[in-house]
Amino acid sequence: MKLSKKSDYALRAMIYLSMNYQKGAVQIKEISAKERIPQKFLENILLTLRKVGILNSKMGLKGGYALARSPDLITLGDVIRALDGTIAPVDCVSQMSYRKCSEEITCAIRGVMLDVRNAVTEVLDAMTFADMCKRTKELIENSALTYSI
Amino acid sequence: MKLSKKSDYALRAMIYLSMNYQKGAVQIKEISAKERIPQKFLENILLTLRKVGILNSKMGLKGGYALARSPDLITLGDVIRALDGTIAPVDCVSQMSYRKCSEEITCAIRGVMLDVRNAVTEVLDAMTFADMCKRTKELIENSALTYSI
DNA sequence: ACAAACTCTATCGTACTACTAGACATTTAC
DNA sequence: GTAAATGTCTAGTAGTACGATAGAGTTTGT
Repeated sequence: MKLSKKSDYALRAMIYLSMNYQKGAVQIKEISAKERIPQKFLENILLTLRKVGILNSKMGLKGGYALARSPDLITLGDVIRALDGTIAPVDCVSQMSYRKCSEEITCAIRGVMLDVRNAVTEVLDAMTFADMCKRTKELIENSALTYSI
Repeated sequence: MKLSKKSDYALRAMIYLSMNYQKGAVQIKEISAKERIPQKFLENILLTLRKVGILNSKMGLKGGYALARSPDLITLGDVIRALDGTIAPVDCVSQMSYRKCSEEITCAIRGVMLDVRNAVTEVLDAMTFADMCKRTKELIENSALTYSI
């Protein structure tokens, strides 16, 4: 039931990009330094997010990454699914990678896991990066610390 | 976000033991055969559940395992925590294995993951093995198949 | 005594996770 | 048009966790 480091980093990077949404392309190096994420690892993550259409990139000098759409149109669920593949606790209740389990008809566990998946996705698919920005800003104000996720 | 095979097997074994609650000790061999769980693997699982007080065991001839208390007093959460150690998606929101994350004060991700953990535990801690028995029996009646999870 | 059961420790192979290396392609600035 | 700064891509690697197994020990009923 654990969030992978990959998804964790992805969420942090996405929040960073959301906080800088109007500033145009942001370089990997900057995100990597500010969020303390291994740069090469982050490259792969951002590349994945670009391939699924969550990010846009610009190559060459002055290049970088930016959100492909407004932060209020991207949810945490979108990002986690892109990286971890699925959110469901067992494949037989997964939308992403559904696989019939052998005794589906009489499997009471399936029913509960369906409830779990729905509970989780309700949280993650309702939470946008616009929300995350708002929360982050509130946290900064309340703690009076400089911004560093 | 995946339920481990270990927990999956544990849940199946626990349902089996719950369905046979009044029959006294049930042998590993029987559970292993009926639920198609590798016997040696199941041994470890049941041993763990005994150590945390969910199961009682009886050694020697005519020995076996039985629930340590009534099925309506054991939840799925109890079992999953015993085996997977924690339910929380990140350690900084875990009751079981809490670890402060470096930027706790300004970490908006933490807030969401707390919501996720609460959503999951609400489902798993509310669901008892008495409920699971009821559900299983309903599923059997509706499908008119012999009982095999 | 002996067989049938649980107990315990150790191990093993595989897959996955977290991360790194390095060559390549593209763009801007001069 | 060349150099420098960026993203792109394909491999790879070390460590760890997961799923499963082995085997020797302990307890109990008959």
